[in-house]
Amino acid sequence: MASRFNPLKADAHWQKVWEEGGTFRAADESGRPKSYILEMFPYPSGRIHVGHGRNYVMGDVLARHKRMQGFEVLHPMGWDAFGMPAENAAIERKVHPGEWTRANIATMREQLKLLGLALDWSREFATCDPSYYGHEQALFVDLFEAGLVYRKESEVNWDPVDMTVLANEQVIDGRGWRSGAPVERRKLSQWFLKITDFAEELLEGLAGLDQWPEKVRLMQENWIGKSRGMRFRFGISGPKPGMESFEVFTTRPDTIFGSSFAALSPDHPIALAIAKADPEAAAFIAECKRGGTTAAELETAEKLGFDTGLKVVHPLDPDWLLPVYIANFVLMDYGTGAIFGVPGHDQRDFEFAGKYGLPIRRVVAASDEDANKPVEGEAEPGEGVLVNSRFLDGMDVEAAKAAVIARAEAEGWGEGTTVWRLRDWGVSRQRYWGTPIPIVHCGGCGAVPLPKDQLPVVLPEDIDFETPGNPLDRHPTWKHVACPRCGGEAVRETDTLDTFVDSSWYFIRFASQPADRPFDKATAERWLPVDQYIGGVEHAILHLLYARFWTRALQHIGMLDMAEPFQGLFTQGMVTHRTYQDAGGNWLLPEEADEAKAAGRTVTPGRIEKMSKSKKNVIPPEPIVAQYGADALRWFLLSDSPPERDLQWTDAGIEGAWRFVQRLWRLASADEAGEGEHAGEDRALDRKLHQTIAAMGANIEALAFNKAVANIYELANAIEKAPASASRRVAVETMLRLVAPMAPHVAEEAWAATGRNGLIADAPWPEADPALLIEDEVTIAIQVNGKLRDTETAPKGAPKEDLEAMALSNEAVQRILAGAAPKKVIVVPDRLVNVVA
RNA sequence: GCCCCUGUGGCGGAAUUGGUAGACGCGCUCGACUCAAAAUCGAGUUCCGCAAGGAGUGCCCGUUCGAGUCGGGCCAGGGGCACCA
Repeated sequence: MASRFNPLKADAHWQKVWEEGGTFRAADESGRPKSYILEMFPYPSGRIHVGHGRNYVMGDVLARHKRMQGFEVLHPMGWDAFGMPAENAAIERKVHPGEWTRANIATMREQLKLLGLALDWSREFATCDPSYYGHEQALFVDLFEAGLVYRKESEVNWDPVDMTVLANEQVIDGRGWRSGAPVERRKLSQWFLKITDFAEELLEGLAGLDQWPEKVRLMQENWIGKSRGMRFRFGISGPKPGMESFEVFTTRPDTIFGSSFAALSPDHPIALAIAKADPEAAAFIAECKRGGTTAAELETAEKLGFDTGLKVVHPLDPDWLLPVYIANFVLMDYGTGAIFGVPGHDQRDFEFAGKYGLPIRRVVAASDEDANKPVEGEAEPGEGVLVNSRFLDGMDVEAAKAAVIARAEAEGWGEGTTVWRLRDWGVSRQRYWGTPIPIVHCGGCGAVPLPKDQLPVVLPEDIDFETPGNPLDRHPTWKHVACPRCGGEAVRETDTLDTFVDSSWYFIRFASQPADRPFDKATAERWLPVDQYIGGVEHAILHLLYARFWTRALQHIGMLDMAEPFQGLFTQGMVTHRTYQDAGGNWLLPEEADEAKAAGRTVTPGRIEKMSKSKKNVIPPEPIVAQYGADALRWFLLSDSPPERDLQWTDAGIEGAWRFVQRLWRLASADEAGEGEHAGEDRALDRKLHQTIAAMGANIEALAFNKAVANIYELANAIEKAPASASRRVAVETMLRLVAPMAPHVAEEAWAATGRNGLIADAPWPEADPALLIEDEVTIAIQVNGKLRDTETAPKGAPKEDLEAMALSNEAVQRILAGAAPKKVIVVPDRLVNVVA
């Protein structure tokens, strides 16, 4: 056995052995229990760095561990390959988005392979393959036919120079990022998926996701945003603007007697009707639309209103008329687009009332005595008892809400209702590099979904990015087709699907990929749900919610018999690295920083930040693997930081990992060399070994890889200190199996070099012997008044009286007691004795 | 503004139901080996103190025989949502 482990040779060798042996191929049919381990598939942006690696290595440890435990493991990899960066590259570098994407995939695949991941590469696909997106189109058609897809007008950010729709992040200070032209809001007819049909289910389903981080469930809950309240009609008194009444929504029906105005959104149909006849109103509405929508602007934005002159009748008092305003803070797409204003108990209404001199009435107070105290300074949105509210007086807020709803329902002017913050999912993108929406627009038949035998609708290759606008729309022939229904002249939908659609079902396609349909139900159900899903917390809301919705939608149409796709979810931390900047604020590579320093120029060590190309602080895997080997890289990515927190990349860290890989090798070598006798028991080492087996298993299951690493270090320390024995030999062999999921190359190499048969990847995971988990001696803490004074050893399970006697005869205890009798003695068996003086 | 999370040595971080705070790693110090270095091995490493001892888990208060852990009130850092009625 060589004296040093040579990763350069070993990594490539074992990777080849695994690949050629199909070691990590997942068999659909096997008698073993299944385990589906998945990391969020990458977007092929160019090259991976070690930050991506951390994510995949974590999943890899789980996959290898499960495999050794006898599970049939599905651990696939693919590419989330549609998206804007490819189009940007096409425009900037004049390469086809597909070409750019496929080149990136090839690079990144090779980079990933350097890590020695236990992946089933036979299931690899990219979402830009027609053999993937064609099935997605079929699913879209199915959802369309089930009534879960519809079209409506929706506003987009429009760049008038580039003639293109911009995503929110492409709008910088109200201007298009590329053209610099002021962005306009334009209404386009777009496709939506009815995620709101599932709002209640998606919310309730969260409760069952007990293997998800609490934080993510909370974020989704807030995003879905369920509010209970009441909807009711305001009748318009006097001249009508074409309508007799309008509806408002409130979560505080209890404050109905505190109302002093009603307000409409600038987009409300009545507001628009008024604007037609009234230029002043029209000007006000235009003014509202001009304002920015950034957080900072909204925070400082003044509450503005326009008095329409209309009056509405208070539903509980026909003689009570309220003025109707158009107000800039009322949103059209939440509730009903109209509100009733209660200045005393809502901050926005309070500000509005102050500005327009409207009455501020108190209807909730801390107690009856405060009924006539004015509401001052700010609104009081909290709890209390109802005052100045006729039949509600004296009730608490909840009772009053119920009473008002009951009355409204009895009298027929309103009803209790629930509204959601969640909006339907707009999936139309006016872009080339995405899944074409499989719809044809026919003058006679309207929007017609394509029959499945006309799928896939394949993206044309001969496209032109020189002219502004959507290349699909401008393609000379692509969009012209015969209507599938009437055969007449028709045009294709030229919008493509949001890339979140692509990632909403890829995990199903990994599990089952027949050529003629999206997936086979039975095969997919054999693998699903994903047992452990790993990815960044930035996907906590959108991707995970959309995938949950998509799965439920497939269940709804009978294609899949399950509601939740991801049983366990883990959100891992990022890998961070120091940044450097020169005097001009330009980011420098670490080596550039060294050069600049040597040349006497100013270099500012910047913050430690997430690895990103623009900050020039990425660490690619190649040089690390070349210098230290895949296992050292894997080991470092797993040690030190808890996996959910950020990990700082340091040279010292990777070197430490490298040293440990070598140490493992030395331990295995020493064992093989047969230094001394391989005979005799070492009970202490046996116990340490079995405690480590138990702890490691629990820690890997809990994804506490940093603790599992610590377990291994402790065991290695114990083995090094132990004299040769049969126990020691077993401990070394077992340790190799325990590290195999984390450092598989050195484990295989040592396994083979010490004459063991087969692959360690196929070896069974060790089992802890319960009898060896128990110590026969324990250390008892001797405390006086809760303060540690001494420790003593005692046999495990020693009776309380013995421990008490031992403590009382302890020198330190006697010195402190100084002859006085203790007030009390508390004995915790096998742990401590606390003498209360 | 609302909701949530985190705070432990020089650093990353460990600590079952409240029960010996600082496991393990990094770094550092001293020593062995070496002509020397690297590698490796050994000892030490929360702070103050020669020691005995004392203090100590962001701060203050409380519950308890006993609090990093539980309760109340602050402070700091981070995250999510945000004119959502």
